[in-house]
Formats: sequence, structure tokens, C-alpha cells
Amino acid sequence: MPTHYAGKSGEVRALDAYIKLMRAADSVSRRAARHLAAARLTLSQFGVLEALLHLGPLCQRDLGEKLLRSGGNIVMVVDNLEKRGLVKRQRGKQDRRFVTVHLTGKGRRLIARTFPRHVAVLVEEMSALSASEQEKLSRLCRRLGRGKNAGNSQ
Amino acid sequence: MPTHYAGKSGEVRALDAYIKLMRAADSVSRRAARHLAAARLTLSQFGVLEALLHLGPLCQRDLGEKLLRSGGNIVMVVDNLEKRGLVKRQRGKQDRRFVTVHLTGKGRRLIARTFPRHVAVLVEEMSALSASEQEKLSRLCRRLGRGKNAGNSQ
DNA sequence: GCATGATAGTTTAACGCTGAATGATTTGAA
DNA sequence: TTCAAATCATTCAGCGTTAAACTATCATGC
Repeated sequence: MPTHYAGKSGEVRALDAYIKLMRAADSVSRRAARHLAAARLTLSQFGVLEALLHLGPLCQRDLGEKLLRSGGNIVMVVDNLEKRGLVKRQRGKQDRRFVTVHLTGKGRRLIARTFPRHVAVLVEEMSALSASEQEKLSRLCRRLGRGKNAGNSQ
Repeated sequence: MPTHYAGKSGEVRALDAYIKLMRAADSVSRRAARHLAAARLTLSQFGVLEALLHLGPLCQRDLGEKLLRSGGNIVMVVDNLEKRGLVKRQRGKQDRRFVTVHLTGKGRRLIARTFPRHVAVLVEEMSALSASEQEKLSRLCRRLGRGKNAGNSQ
């Protein structure tokens, strides 16, 4: 609602950037989700499969860390993937607290053929911006994501 | 996972921009939600109250349109606000299909004192970027949000 | 009037998400 | 050894979200 609040200009500017950021994220992820629905995958399920494909088997704690999601959430997403036979849980041998999540053959085939299509969709989405604009957006968003303690790393 | 996929440069660029956009949106909204929790409000509940404050009473259909949410979702959010006595439903007189949602006194007081604090939080979040950077971000995000049929209006 | 179709709201099933509580296991220190 | 703390996974309550089915109401044309 950037048009309905008449405050100081710095406030209007921040509110405006905020609402546009949310709308863009919502819009892009909605379209990405729509495409994944063809493979009967949600964005979260896709995220887990993609991490397993590119990083190898992971325990649920690591999955949560990669995807920035809570432990309870990972349990549910992996549950749903396991029901469809796309991943398999394996209790740790040395340390029985850990559960390693593996791709099954079926899961590997699905993500291997879904991933390129997903990339194509995102390239298409981002084609609303030029190459240098996409890089500019990355830099701005990275600084926002880090928060105001806009530290060091990289 | 921008670092784990080595594809064509255009693909890497788009994937990178996508992941940074999602992370930034997630990060900012998480911090905004944390602040609203002090008033026991979720972001969606805040959105409804804020729309009612600045636009006046609305029917649920209009609320859904403003907030880009489905009808079923609006029903639930308004339900939860009504349980707390922050809004009131009123069945239309002439056209009994419509339900107009009003702020109660309690709801108006809550949103009136929560909104300025929310603005302050967003200004603080956005202070990771300069004024012109915030405007740049707005413009880039607006074009992404519209999609590739990057039309006209405004 | 009456049938037909459009529209607003509600409900339900399914999934996502979090934070808090719980259980199992391991580690470390007394 | 044994007990306390830490860690991983699971469960649960609560809210958010959608799409699809359903109800009630209104509008239109016959």
C-alpha cells in the first residue's frame, strides 16, 4: 500500500522498497511453483531434492541449515518425499542420533530432469532484467539479507 | 545454492539473482514478523488491519485483491482477528452476498499504535541501502513482479 | 415467475512453516 | 561409572496458503 501512507520521504522510500521486494519474491516464486506442479513437486520438496543432488546425502539438520528452515519443517518435507519413494532415510551407524537422507533412483531421475527445466523458467523470469541489472539486484538483495550488521564474509 | 551449479553464465546469473531475492525477502519479513509478535499479530493479520485503517471498511473480496491472497485465506485471517475482537463482520444490506469487515475500537487502537513501529522497523531494515539504492531496488523489483509481459501502467 | 449463470463467502484437504515439548543418543565431567 | 548437558529427530498446536467443492445470493433472459 505504498500509495496510501503519506509519511516522511525516507519512510515512504523504505516502505515502497519493502512492498516491491515482497511482491517480486511472491510473484517469481509463484510462477516457479506453478511450473514445478507439473512434476507434483512443491518448492520446498524441490529444494531438498536439489540439495541432495548437488551436495550428496545429507542429515536433516544440514538440510535445515542449507534451506534456512526449522527442524520440524524438514521432517515434514522429507516425510512427504519418502511417501512418494523419492528419498530414503538411513539411521546413522556410528552416531544413531543422525538420519541421513539419500536420493532413490526414482528421486534422482525426477530431480535430474526437473532441474534444467526449473533453471530455464528462472532464466525466463529474470529476463525482465538485463544481465547487469540482475547482478545489481543480486548485490542489493545480498546486503539486505545480511541485515544491518552488514559484515564481512566474501 | 548458487555456488554448486556450474552452468552457462546467463543461467548462473539468473539463479543467483533468484536465490538472493528469495533470501532477502525471507530475511526482511522474518525480522518484521518478529517485531509484530510483540503485538501478537502475524504479518497477514497486520496486512488486513493496515488495509482497513488506511482504506476504510472493505469486503473480503477486496481484501483478497489488495493483499494478493485467496478468498479462503482471507476468511481464516479475518476469523482469527474477529476472535480477538479486532475486527467485525457485517453482512451487506442491499446485496447479502457481501460481508464488510470493519475495525473495532480495540482493533483501531492496536493498529494505530503498531503501524508507526512497523514503519520504523522497515526503515531500519532498509537502512542497509542508501536512498538511491532503495529506489533502484524498487524499480528492479517492480519490473520482476510484473513478469515478462512488462507492460504499460505507470 | 423461473431457470441459468455469475458472484461472495465458507469449508475442507493438503502442504508449508515455526516454536515448544519430548524422546533417543552421545559426550563430557565429576 | 554415572549423571548432566548437548544434540538430532520427532511430535504437536497454531497459523498461513492454495485449490476445489459447496452454499447462499443476486442478475439475466426466457
